[in-house]
Order: sequence, then C-alpha cells, then structure tokens
Amino acid sequence: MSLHLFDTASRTLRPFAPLEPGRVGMYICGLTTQGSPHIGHVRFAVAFDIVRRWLERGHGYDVTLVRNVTDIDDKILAKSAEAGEPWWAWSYQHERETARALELLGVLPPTYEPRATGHITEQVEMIDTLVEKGHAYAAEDGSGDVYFDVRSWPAYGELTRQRLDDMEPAGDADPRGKRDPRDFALWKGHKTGEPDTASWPTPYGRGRPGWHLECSAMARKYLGDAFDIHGGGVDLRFPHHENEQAQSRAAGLDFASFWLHNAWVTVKGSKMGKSLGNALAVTELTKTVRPLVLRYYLGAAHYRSTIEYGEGSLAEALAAVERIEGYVARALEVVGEPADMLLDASHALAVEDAFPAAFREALDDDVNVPGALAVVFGVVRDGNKALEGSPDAVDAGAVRHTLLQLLAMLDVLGVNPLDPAWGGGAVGDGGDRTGEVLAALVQERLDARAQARADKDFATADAIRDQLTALGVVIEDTPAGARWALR
RNA sequence: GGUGGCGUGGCCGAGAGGCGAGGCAACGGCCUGCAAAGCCGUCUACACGGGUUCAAAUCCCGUCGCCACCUCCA
Repeated sequence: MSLHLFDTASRTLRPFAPLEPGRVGMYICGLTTQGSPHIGHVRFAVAFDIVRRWLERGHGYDVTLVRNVTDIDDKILAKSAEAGEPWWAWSYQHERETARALELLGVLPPTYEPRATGHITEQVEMIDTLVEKGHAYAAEDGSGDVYFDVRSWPAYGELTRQRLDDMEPAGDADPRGKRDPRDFALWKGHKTGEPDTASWPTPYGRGRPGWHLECSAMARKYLGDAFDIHGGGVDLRFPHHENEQAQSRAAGLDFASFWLHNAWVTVKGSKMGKSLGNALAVTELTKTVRPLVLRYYLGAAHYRSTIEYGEGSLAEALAAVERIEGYVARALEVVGEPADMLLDASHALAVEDAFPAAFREALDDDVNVPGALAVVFGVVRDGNKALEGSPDAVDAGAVRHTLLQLLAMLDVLGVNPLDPAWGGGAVGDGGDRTGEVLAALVQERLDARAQARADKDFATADAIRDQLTALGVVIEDTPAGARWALR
C-alpha cells in the first residue's frame, strides 16, 4: 500500500500525495520559549522527525519543514518580568535551550525556524486582508486589539467538529471589545505595564501578535498558500489549529491538506506538565540516560498513542537499544569496514532497496513505528542467528547487506547507534584520544584476564571482570576473544 | 453541556472480522570454567454485559472506569 496518513480534520486514514509532485511542505507548531523543555514538550519533535525522515528516505520527497518559535506571548512577558530580565533575553535563552535538547535527541533541524517577532509585517498584512474581507475588526473599546469575527466565518469549528453555540465562551473573556465572546485575538493591543519593546506599530495601534496568527502568516510565507502537512500536539487542535485554519481560509488561502496530531507523555495517567510537578526536563534526564535511549523511548510508540512514563520505562528502552547495538557491534566486526563507510553505503542504498517490505508497509500505514520496530527486531534476531558458529562459516557479504538494511531502518527512526549525532563511542570505537587511551587500558586488563583464564586461575579472571563491570565496562567473551563496551 | 480519545498477557506496546506483532521481565534448555551476550522453548491476552456473524480483541448496542480539549499548553 502507498503511504497513508491519519488526517485529524477528516478523522480518516487518507492516501498521501503531495500537492506538488516530489515535494512536501510541512509545518509543525514548535515551542513557546517560556521555559526549559521537558520530555513531553519534545515528543512532537521526535514524532514529526520520524514522519519527516520517512517522507525523505522512504519516499524520496524533498521536504521543506517549517517549525516556528513563538518567542512572545503572555507567559513569556510574565515570567521574564518576574525574573527581572528583558523578555527577549528570556525568550532567546529558552530557544537555545530547546534547540540543544532537540539536537541532543537527534532531531534533524527544520528547513526554516521562523520567529513570531520576525514576521510582524506578514501578520499585519494578513490582518488587513481579513479586515477588508469582513472577517476581522478592531476592538470597539479602543484597546488596540484586533479580533477574528467567528460569526462571519460559517465554517468555524470544522477542524474540531464543534458548533459555535455548543462551545463554552472563552474563559478569559474579559469581553473587552469583542462582538462575540468566542472571537479570538489576531493582534493584542499594547497594555500599560507591558514593556514598550514588546509592541510594534500597526494601523490599529501598537501591539503584539496574538499567537494563532503567526503560524498562518509564516506557513504562508515559507510554504505557500496551500501546503501538505500541518502537525502539532493534540492539545493544539482547539483553539490554536482551529483558529489558524479559520483565519487562513477566511483570508482566501487553502492552507493545510493534512492535519497530524501527536499524543502526549503522561505520568500516572495525567498529562506531563511543569505546573503539575511531574515534568522531567530533557537536560536533567540525559545526565543519567543516554540521549539515544531517550530518543528511542520517545519515538517507539505510535505518534497518536499516549506514552505512559513510569518506573522502568527508560530501563526497558535501554535494553532494547542494547539489543540493537549488540548486533550492530558483532556485525561490524564481521564486515570489517569502518562505521562511517558503512553509514555512507547504507545511505546510498536505493530508496526501493533499503527497506524490507514489512518495514515499508508498517511506516506507510500512518507511520506505524511499533510495527516497524517489530521488523527491526526480527532482522536483529535473524542476523544474530547468521553470526552463530565459527567465524569462517559466516557469510560476510550477507551480513554486510543485513547490516546496511538495518542501519537504513534505524536511520529512519532516528536511532542508528552509528550515527555521529550520538557523539560516537556508543559501540566502542571511540575516535578521540581519550577513547584510544581507554581502549588500550581496557585491553591490558582483558589480556591479563585471558592469561588468567588460560592458566585456569578463574578467581583472578573473575576479579578482573568484576572490576571492569563495576566501572561500567561490560565484557562479552567470544571465540575470537573478549569484546567490551561501555554501559 | 459540546468535542475527541483510551481500557490488550507480569509490564510496555502494535493490530482492528479468521492466520500466536514486537520489546522488557520471568522460567527451562543450548552455549560458557562460571557468567554476560546470543539462540531455542514456555507464559495463548484483548474492561464488563448483550447482539450481529460459520467466525468478534476487531463490527453494533449498552454499562463501567480513565484521560484530554472547549482558558496558556507538545
């Protein structure tokens, strides 16, 4: 079957075909730079990173990925004021922090990463269009706010299947100058007490963006009036995505043809959130867990399924990763080529040859990563079997092919242990001076242990092994000698 | 009140009318000086109650429980 994606707007699995052959435009809602990211925050990035990689590597599409940065909003102003910092300093600090967290997790950088405050002009232009078309109006109380007139757009509510009359009126309604309490702000007038630097001149007075509008304006600028995929977390469906679609379509744009929404990370059944006190910061976790393992954990479930974080979750992910790494390390020895050459060879595999049919079918079915992982583990098991027996009997050519395919699959999922993104060394090749020194020292101990074993002095041999194990150096004996790896 | 989702074996987690996904853990075996790793095997599950069907975890109706969105939210 061809690639099918679950489109939240129609709530159906639809065959995917790009608007323009060979090219895919994808917009995903990034983070608001109000604080440090926790693992719930970054899940969307991992999920859509896999979607993006599959579009590129599985289908050969040229993907333009736009991920915005909301660098101004109420919370940023409030928190920065509290911290006694300029809002832009607060924003930029957290933008950098988020970028580092995503890089750590091996999320490929987007094609463009536009900031809301860098696209004021585009947003004002869109407001003008909406006002001209009768879908927006300046607040009647002179506040400088500009609202979208939901009653003027009969399709309002189409994305989330809600009828205006059934909705609870916005809680913050402060009716201000709204015609209808459900009207939402395209633009927020400058308020006394807010920094002057957080406002820009417009025909409607000084003010700042009203969140939803930035995405409409920036998607248009970088992807055009119509584009293929819009993604984000389920909680963004309403009001954010509903509003985005309403204002873009009311402005005469086709906007997104597919809507993809990822589920979140929960702890004891509840959504992870800083205010709930159950949030795990990415940079805290990665002090004790390898980023590759965290990446595996966040990417292993289907993107539309909730991930329940619990005791042992990461240990399980670690076991799975080590299973994969174990095979890769063994296969690598048999193949005897440097890892970087094999990576290149793996990347060079033709799109149609790189993946087993079952792997392709799984990912084509709404990016079913768990199904794809089942194929990965099947390949690992068969691969391990093929490595059994005496080294001479192993078909190195066949092993090489299996390994290349496996690496190609792991690359799609972003969990290839040989990927330089993980800083190397995961499989023990080191590369820098420290690695060389460590390897020499470990080898010295292994040689001593081998001698002790040859002398049947097992007490000494086991003492050496225990010592190394205690240091995190795990030993595996093989017919060709001991192999070691850092854990 | 409206909208959307979930409940699968000890745990995690796919599937969505018939063919035992996969991972982790446990247990047994092979291998090993002993381990580790690996391999083989065991553990036959789908919240509950009805219904449709030759056949239901999967479809329909109902019940219970949990969650999310409608206010900032990945």
